[in-house]
Amino acid sequence: MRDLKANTDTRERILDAAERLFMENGYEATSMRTITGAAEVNLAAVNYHFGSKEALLREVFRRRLAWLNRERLQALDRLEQQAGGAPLKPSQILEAFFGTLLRMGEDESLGGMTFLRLLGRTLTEPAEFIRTFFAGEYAQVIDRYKLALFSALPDVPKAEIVWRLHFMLGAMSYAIAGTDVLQVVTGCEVGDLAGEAVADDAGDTALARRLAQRLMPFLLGGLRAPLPQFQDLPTTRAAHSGGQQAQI
Amino acid sequence: MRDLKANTDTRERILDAAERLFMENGYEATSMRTITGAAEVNLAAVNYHFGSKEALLREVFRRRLAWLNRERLQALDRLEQQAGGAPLKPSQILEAFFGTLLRMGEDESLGGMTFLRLLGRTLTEPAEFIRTFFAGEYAQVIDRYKLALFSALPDVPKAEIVWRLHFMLGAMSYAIAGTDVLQVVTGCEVGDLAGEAVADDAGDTALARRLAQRLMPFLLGGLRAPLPQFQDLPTTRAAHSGGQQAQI
DNA sequence: GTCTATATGTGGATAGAC
DNA sequence: GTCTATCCACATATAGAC
Repeated sequence: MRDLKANTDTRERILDAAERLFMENGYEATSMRTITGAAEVNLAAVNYHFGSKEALLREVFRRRLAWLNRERLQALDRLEQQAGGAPLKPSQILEAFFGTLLRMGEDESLGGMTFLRLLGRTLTEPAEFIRTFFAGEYAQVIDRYKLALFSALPDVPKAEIVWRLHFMLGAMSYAIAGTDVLQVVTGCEVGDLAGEAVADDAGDTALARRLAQRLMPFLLGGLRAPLPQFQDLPTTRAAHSGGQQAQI
Repeated sequence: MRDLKANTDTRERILDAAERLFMENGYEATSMRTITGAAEVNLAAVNYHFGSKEALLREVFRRRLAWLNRERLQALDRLEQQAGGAPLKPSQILEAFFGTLLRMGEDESLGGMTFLRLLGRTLTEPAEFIRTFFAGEYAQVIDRYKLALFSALPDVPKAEIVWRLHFMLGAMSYAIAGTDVLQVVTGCEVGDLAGEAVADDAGDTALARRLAQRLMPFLLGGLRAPLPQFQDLPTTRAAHSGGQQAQI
C-alpha cells in the first residue's frame, strides 16, 4: 500500500486513478488500460462497474459535484437567511460561489487540487456528452447565483451580469487549470517570477489558499468595473451611456 | 466550389479543415481521415505536406500566430514610441494585447472566430508537445507585455501583476472558447438571457466586436482591483496591508 | 504531388470461465 | 466480482505505383 489514497474498494480505486489521469492527460488521451493499470485492477472492471468510459467520466464528476452543489446552495441559503430579504453584497455572493470551490482544493478528501484542475480543464472539452453532462449538473446552482447577482446589482443590465459571470468563471478555471499548465503562457511558474516561493512542496493546500487570496479581489474588481461606454445593443434595462460605475 | 474558404492549394485546404475540426472536436478526437475527408484531399497528403499530425497542429497555429505576434509587438512599439519614455497606461497595454487578438476574430482572412476559439481551447490541452510549442511561440511577446505592465504599475508587486495577467488570459480564453460552449455553464446563450439578440447570424464578426466591448472593462477592472489584504508571503516590493488600490 | 494498399499499433468493449 | 482472451473498429504512418 504505497499510495496513501489507494482504496481497497475497486470502484474507488478506479475513480481515483481516472480523476488523476483525466486531469493529467485529458479524457481522449487517457485509455482505460492506463486507468486500470494505475488502479491495479482488471481492465474489464471499468465496464463492469461503470458501463463505459463515458459513464466513468461522469461518475468521476458526480462524486465531487454532489458535494460542491450542495455546499454552494447552502452557502447562499445561509447568506440570504442572515440578510433577511435584503439584497446580498456581490462580494458575499462571489465568496460563496468561488470560495466554496477553492476550499475543495485544500481538502484532499474532496479531491483537492487534482479535482479542481480536472474541473477547470474539462469545462473546455468539446465532446458533446461532456457538455450535456455539465449543463445538467450545473444548471440549478448557476441559476440561483445568477438570480442572486441580479438582485445584488439591480442597476446593472442582466446581460452584463451574465457576461461578467462568464468572465469570472473563465478567470477562475484557467487560474486553476493553469497552476501546472499556464506557466507556459506567463513564461514562468505562477508567482515564482517575483521571488515568491510557490509550488515548492508545501503543495497544493497552500496553493489553493494563495489562489483564493489573489483571485477574489480580481474577480470583484472585474465585476464592479465601469460598464462599457457604447451600448449599441438593446438590453432589458436602459443603460445610460458614458461608463457608469456598476453599483456594488 | 461550394465552400468559399476552400483553397485550391492542397496545403491550405488541409490547414483550413484542420483549424475548424480541431476547434470543434479537439486535437485527440479529430482523426486525419476526418480532416482529409473534409478537405477533400487524399489521406496521405497530410504526412506528405506536414510530416505528422502533431506537425500539422503546429502549422495550423504558426500560420496565425506569426501575424498575431508581429502585430502585438508592433502595437506596443507604437505606444512606447508615442509615449517617448513615459510609462504607458495599463488600458493602452491591454488594448494592444487583447484588442489585437479580438480584432482577428472579425477578420475571416486571419482565421476569424474559428481560430480564436481554437486558440482558447488548445491553451488548456495537456499534451506535452502542445505546451512546449506554445511556450516557444508566446514567450517573447508575453515577456515584453509583462515588462510594460511592470513599468506601468510600479507600485504593484510584480508577482501580483503576473497573477492578474494570468487571470486576464483565462477570462479572455474562456470567453472566446465558450461562445459556443459555455452557454452550458451560464445556462443560456451568451448575452441571450437578457433579451439581447446574439449569435443569430450577423455572425462571428459582430460577436467578436461585442466580446471586445464587454471584456475590456472587465479586465481593466480586475487589473486595477485593490490588492489582497493579507500578504502573508514575501514579495519583492513591500506590500502595505489594508487593501490598497492598485495604481492605474 | 497524388493515390492505393497496407503495415502496425491501440482503442473500447465483451463473452465466458472461474 | 474478477480474470483471460479476443473481437473488431479505427488510429497514424509509410511503401511504392503512377
